[in-house]
Order: sequence, then C-alpha cells, then structure tokens
Amino acid sequence: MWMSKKNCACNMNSVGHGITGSASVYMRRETEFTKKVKVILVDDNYDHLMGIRELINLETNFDVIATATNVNLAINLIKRYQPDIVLMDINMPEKDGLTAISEIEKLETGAKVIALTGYDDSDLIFRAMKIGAKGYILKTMASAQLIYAIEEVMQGKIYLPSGLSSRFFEYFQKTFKEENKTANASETLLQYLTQREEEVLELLTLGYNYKEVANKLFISDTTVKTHVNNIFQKLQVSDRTQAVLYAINNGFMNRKKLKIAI
Amino acid sequence: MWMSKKNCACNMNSVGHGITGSASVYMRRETEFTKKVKVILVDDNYDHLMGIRELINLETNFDVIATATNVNLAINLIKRYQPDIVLMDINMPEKDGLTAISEIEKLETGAKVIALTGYDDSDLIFRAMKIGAKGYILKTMASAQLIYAIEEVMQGKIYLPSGLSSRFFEYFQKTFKEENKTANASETLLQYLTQREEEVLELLTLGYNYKEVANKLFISDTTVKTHVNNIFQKLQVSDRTQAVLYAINNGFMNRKKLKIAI
DNA sequence: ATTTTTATTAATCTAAAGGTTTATTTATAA
DNA sequence: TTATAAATAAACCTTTAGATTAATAAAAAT
Repeated sequence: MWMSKKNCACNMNSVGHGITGSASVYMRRETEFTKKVKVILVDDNYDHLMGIRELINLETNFDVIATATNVNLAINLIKRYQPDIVLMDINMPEKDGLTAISEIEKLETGAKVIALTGYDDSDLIFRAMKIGAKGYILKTMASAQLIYAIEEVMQGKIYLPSGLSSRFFEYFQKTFKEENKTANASETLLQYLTQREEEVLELLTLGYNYKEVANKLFISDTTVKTHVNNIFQKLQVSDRTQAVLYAINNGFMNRKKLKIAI
Repeated sequence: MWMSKKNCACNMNSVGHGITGSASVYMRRETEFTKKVKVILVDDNYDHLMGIRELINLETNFDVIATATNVNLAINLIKRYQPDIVLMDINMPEKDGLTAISEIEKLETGAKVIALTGYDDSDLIFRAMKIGAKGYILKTMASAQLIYAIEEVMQGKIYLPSGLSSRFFEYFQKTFKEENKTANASETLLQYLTQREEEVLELLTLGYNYKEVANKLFISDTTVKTHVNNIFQKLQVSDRTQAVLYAINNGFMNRKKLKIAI
C-alpha cells in the first residue's frame, strides 16, 4: 500500500506541495479553434495597467479585452463583456478591492477574479479567498507566475502560491481555534438539555415565540414555558434572548447540523 | 496521477502552486547531530500500523516511538512521550478521528497531527484542517509522499496535496458564500437604524433586557421600548429575539467592530 | 422665517413572557 | 418493585415585553 521510497526524484516535486498539480502550461493547445481567454485588468495605476496588458498579450491564447482604473468602470465592463478572468488590483483607494471582488462575485457572470496586490498580509489573503477570489498573486512575483495562475484558474482551480498558501492556512487555523474551543468544548451547558428541550431551543433560535413553538411541537404553550424555564436554569440565563444567544455562541446550531450529517 | 507530466523536475512544480514550495527532501541533513523526529502512529488496524512503522523507520531521521490502536491510549502516549508528529488514522470506529485530533490539540503539547485516511471527502478535509491538523494525506498515496509530508510539517508548514487542496478551497468558498451574501449585502435593513437605535440593538444583542439597556443609556425604560418598537418596524420583526437574530445574521456586530477598526 | 420631518424622549395599556408549584404519564434504572 | 428522569399540562401570579399615542427639540426643506 505504501510504495517504498527511493523512486522519488521527479516524483517528490510533483508529489504534493500544491494546490494545482498538473503543469498545464505544457499542455496548452493553440492549434484547435480555442477561443482566446478574455481578460479584464483593473488597477488604479495606468502605467502598471499597460505593463500587465503588454505582458498578457504576449500570450497568444489570452486577450486583454478591456482595462479599468476604477471599480465602477470595471463592474460595467464586466457586465458588458463577460470576461473569463478579472485581474483585480486590491490596493485601490476609493472603493476597496475586496468590496469590488464581492460585487463582481454577486454579478454571477462567471468571471473568475484573481487578486493582484503588493501585500502578502494574512488577513487580506484570507478575506480575498473568503469572498470568492480564485487566485491571489503578488506584484513582486515573476510574470511567468501570473500567466501560470491564469491558466490554472481557467481550469477551474484555485491558485495560491506556496508562501501565501501557508499564510492562509495559519490564519485559517488561528481563526477557528477559538471557535473550536467553545464549539467543541465538552464543558458547554447545552449538553445537559434533554431532547425535547433541544427541540424547543432550536425553534427559539429560529425566532419563534412560545405559541408558535407549541403549535410546531403539538404541545400546549404552558408546556413550552415549562421546558423554557428548565432551559433557563440549565443554561443559567434569565430570558429567551439570552438563551438563544447562548445557543448561538456555543455552536448549538452547528452541533445540530452535525447530528443530522453524521 | 499528478506526478505525471514527464518533465516535471523542478520547473513548474517549484513555481508555486503550493502549500510548500521548497523541496526539502533534497536538503535533508543527516550529518549534524539532529535529534530524530519522534513519531506516534494511531490506527485501529494493527497490520497497517506495523506497515507504516516499517516504512517510517526506514528513514534514518525519523523514529516511531509508539503506536496505538485506539484514541485513549494514543492520548496517554502523547502526554507521556511528547512526540513531534502524530499520524492519525481518522477512520477509527469508537471515538472518531476528528474528535481525537481536537483532543490532542487541546493538550497543547506541540505535537503536530497529520490526518491519514481513505476518504478524500471535502467536508472531512475541511473539518480536519479547521480543528488544527497540520496535514492530510490519503492512504492510497505513495509512501514517499507520507515522508515528504512529515518533513514539511516538521518545518512548520501545512501539507495538503494538490487535489485535496483544491477540494478544500472549493468547500471553503462554498461555506462562506452565503455568509458573504448577507454580511456584505448593502441591502440590509440595519442601515435604516438611527444612532440611538443602533446603541439599543447592540445592547440587546449582548443579552441585556430593557431595564438594563435603560440604565446603561441613562434613559427611561419606556424610551427604550419606543426605540425597540421602531427597530422592530425597520427590521420587520416582531420581537426582541428576532431583532437580535436579524442583527447577528446580518453581521451587525462585525459591522460594529469594523467601525472601530477602520 | 416658517413649516415639515426626524430623532429622542416618555406614559399608558394590553399581551406575552417568566417564576413557582403541583400533578399525571411513561420509560428506564436500580 | 421502587426510584428516577423525562415529557406533558394546569393554575397562579409577577414581571417584562410590545403596541399605541404623544410631547419635545433639533435638523431639513420650503
């Protein structure tokens, strides 16, 4: 099952360390009637914009169909020309780049956004990926990497260079560390709730009042009150809102999902 | 499968697309008095356990100091021997592997856990990384990859093979997609709240009742009620709990934080 | 300069929520 | 068999929450 080693050589490098495994750059098919990849560039620096355009247009299968120096223009261009790729500089002043990516994603034109920036800040990378960026590259990186990134993203992959990927994961795990402490903590008072009390709390967490809960569970509303009072005591809270807040802060709904899933 | 591409050598593979860029396998220093990396294996299948042990012990700088066929034993061994690496099979029956990883993380011994499993399920990968796994590899992968993963993780990196990394990001973005729609949406009804109403809602979201809110804002509780009723109308909800739920689901508190931060 | 609108304040009244006790039924453990 | 825990429900009572109306001051529009 585990192949012995020593046969690695080329193996080793290809084996892993990556988001994208296949080196598609070698597979480029320029022969077939492949439509050119439509690219739109967004950068507030005009010179920079032209520089990148030159670079990308060197590639015969890419076509920079438009450029924009501000976000609103970019949005309009994307709506009109339906590009495959949007290279988005996220250091732009007026409207910040992350918001821009969000708005482009909301258009749902299928345009794949690659963030292009000077900052390798963990939080920035994390937020960019969160809102749907398909890639994130630094301006300091080699031009070949930019081309490679576009090709990878065009294949439906996510492109994060090695170093940034590490940063992403560090930040990712840091972000979830606290959540795990509480959500996973066996010391949650939620564990003492009975099945029925959980059902009641779940409905409260969805915003129902006692009468509605009673109707949904086919029991009297006085019974609901009894359950709720027991919930208050067990969770050590004094009203419905606090109970709901406790439930949310202690991953009650996540836990519910897991119960169904597993 | 992803070691193909003939010419791989270093080129493309080194360009990035990865969590770990440097091919540390070529840099292994066995000359200096490097202490051996202490590894503990956890797998409910004894034969499998022995197989992996053999494999890892072939590496002169690794040392499998203990093995365990169940989680509780593993936890004790980790506490006692403080290993550098824990290779954790997450298909174990009694206590599931993810819970096990959580518990090991909670020990905070500094042991780096690598998940080892037969399933390349997106959700499983995501959850494993969330709770702090430093790597995730499939049993079907080449043995060399296992060794490589350990070396990378020992350098403080996160190791996710190419294919799994893609799955991870797909799942990651899918998970945050809904959150973005609401949290980023400028169409939130929260925007219509006045300053005072925001203050009231913020306190409600912290679990205070009307009297407490009144005291905190130095106004009468009947005034609080007025504000709250206006909030209800603006948010189109019918009680306090629903208002708080609306606030939370629409990133009210996040927005508050941003206001301070930015 | 004046109306108009908006934000903040507040009192009154009704409905709902919350606290306490008691009681019945059913399943489960000792 | 007898405790024990869970789910159900009612009666009683107190407090809080929610709806309605209205006064005041400041800002905006005419």
